[in-house]
Amino acid sequence: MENKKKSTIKDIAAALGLTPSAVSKALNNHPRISEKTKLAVKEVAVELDYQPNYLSSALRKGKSNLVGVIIPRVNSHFFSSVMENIEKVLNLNGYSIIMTQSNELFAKECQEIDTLLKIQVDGIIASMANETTDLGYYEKIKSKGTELVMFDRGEEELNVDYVGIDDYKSSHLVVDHLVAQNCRRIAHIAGFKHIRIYKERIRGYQDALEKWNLKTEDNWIVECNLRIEDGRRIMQQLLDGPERPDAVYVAGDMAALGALQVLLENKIKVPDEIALIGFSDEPFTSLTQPSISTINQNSDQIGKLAAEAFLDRVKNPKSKTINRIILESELIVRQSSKRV
Amino acid sequence: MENKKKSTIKDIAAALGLTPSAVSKALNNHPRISEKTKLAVKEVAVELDYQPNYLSSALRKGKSNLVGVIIPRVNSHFFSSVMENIEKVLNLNGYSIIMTQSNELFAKECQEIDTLLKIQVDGIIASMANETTDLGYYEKIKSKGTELVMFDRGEEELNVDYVGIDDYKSSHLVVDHLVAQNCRRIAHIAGFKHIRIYKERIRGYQDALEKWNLKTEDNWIVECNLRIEDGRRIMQQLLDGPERPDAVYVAGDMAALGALQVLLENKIKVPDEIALIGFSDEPFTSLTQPSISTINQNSDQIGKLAAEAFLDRVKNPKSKTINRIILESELIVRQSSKRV
DNA sequence: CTGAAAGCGCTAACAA
DNA sequence: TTGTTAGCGCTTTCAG
Repeated sequence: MENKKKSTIKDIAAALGLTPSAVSKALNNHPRISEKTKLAVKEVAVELDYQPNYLSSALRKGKSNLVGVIIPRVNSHFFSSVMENIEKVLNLNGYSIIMTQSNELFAKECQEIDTLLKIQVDGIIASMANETTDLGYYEKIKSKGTELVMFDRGEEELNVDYVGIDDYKSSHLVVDHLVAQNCRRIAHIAGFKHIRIYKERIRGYQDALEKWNLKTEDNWIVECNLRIEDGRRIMQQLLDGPERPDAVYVAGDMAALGALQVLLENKIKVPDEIALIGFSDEPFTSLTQPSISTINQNSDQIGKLAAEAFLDRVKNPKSKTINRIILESELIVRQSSKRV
Repeated sequence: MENKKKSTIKDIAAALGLTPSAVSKALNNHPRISEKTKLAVKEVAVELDYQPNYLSSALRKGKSNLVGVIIPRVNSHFFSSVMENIEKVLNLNGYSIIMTQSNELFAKECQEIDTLLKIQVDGIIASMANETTDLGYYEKIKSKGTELVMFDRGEEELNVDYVGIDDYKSSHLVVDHLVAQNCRRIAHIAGFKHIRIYKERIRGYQDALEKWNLKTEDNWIVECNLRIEDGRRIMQQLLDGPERPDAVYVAGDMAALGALQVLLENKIKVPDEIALIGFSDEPFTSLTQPSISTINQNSDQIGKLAAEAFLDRVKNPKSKTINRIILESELIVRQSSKRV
């Protein structure tokens, strides 16, 4: 039962007195094969428990029907939701996906890219690690002729299809709301400026403040890795500063959680003394006490559209137009910023 | 630059006036090739930017050097940590891993298994979905001759290598601690009994209660899916019951979080009125207010040992002995169960 | 130490 | 409508 040698199209051919090529065509529903033989072939195929050998057909066709997805962290609802939606769309189109995570590390990301290229995936859908500044590995993907689609964290210089939200505008949503809540001293716990989306969030924040004639102090913009501990550290820093903000806009929910913890530990009333807004709509933001206002990034759509962008590329390999799809984001107002 | 045709061993051979077979041997450090040619070959290889074609060598050797990992949910620190450790060990041994998630769904799990078998992975390392009761697909993996190692959620009937903790004993740790805190009416929000690990946790809980001569009421054991909403629902149910427990042992941290929310919403003092203990040591358990006591499952070790079990199987394909590795677990006492 | 030749399983021209 | 043939890129006997 264990080494029951796998059956091949050869076996099927032999059983029916056909040639392997005829069997191959029959199995692939080639139009120029009679229905009768197709049926016969398929019948014998199940009888012999035939499973097509993916490796050989991939080798022959020069196409693996595999797509690699690289996300920074799997342990984030945003990314795993994008992931799932990519998978859903691609599975329906005959692709299997290989999911990998960079853990926000440049070295890991490079390694994952190499592995995926080695496996000969037909394409890679990726969101960059926080650490990454050198885009060489992404250039490599393109130069190998492998399709590349980026989402959320992607750079314009790479000149590839991209799906994301309008980060600049999202910051306006946040600031406008905070101003409406009577906040005037708004700080920003930001992501690293070398990542485009974080740069955009900073720019949007600054422009929105100016729009309202509010002062923008440089030491109220602090860049970091946006992990819980970063949020904690910087929030404490802001509290210890010369002038306390009356609102903090955090570019990521994890860091927002850390900030909230520190605020509560310091017996500061949220939102009355200091209002708080995060980014990404991670599920836990609705569970904290108080719940955290945040930005919904439309992860379902992002995943779906990224997958479709890849499929388009495959269908029109010669197309030279680069698609940048920018979705609307949505401010979710919860307790942490609603001063009633 | 884009369709720079990939170079093959043939190209290297041509460049050096050798044959492809010699080049292949040189690249694989075959002992019967002179050091001189090896060096020359490798030099030309980098010059031509040669990348071995994984598909063809896999086809020829009948070995893909790919391992599939199936976990129920990626969005859980326990599983993603096991995942990462598997990856670490296997990468060092020349394997790439393909990670997939079942989302706790039987149908998705079956689909993932089919995909992995199609891709011809050399082995599968898996933890079962909550929904799964039919082990047929796992039998299929074995009958194809693909190696199978299970961890955490695995069944004994499958007769495969397994790595996990002692769930029975873990329940004793929990109950013993609660009793020491003067709890006497201990309820259990359990996982589904058809999954062995949850059955074991229930059995351990019951035996431990008996050991302390505490009553074990059947309606104080409630099976569920262990999601947040399940924890909420059942906790409310327990509060509304004829007799309130003074401690609740939850078989999963997500459900424990839900239970805690309901307790706080009902203004119940935790742990003084009702103590609470979860399972898995998810990071958020240390962040809640009060922090949640829980069981650490040693995810690093589990991942590492599961990967090594697979490597062992590959090295000794004929070995008939089944390894069941049972690790120690550890009770992490936090505020939710420490009555001082 | 290196070469010749066959073949992994499948597909795609081209022929018949 | 089916068969013939060649070959994807690599490995592996077996000869030299």
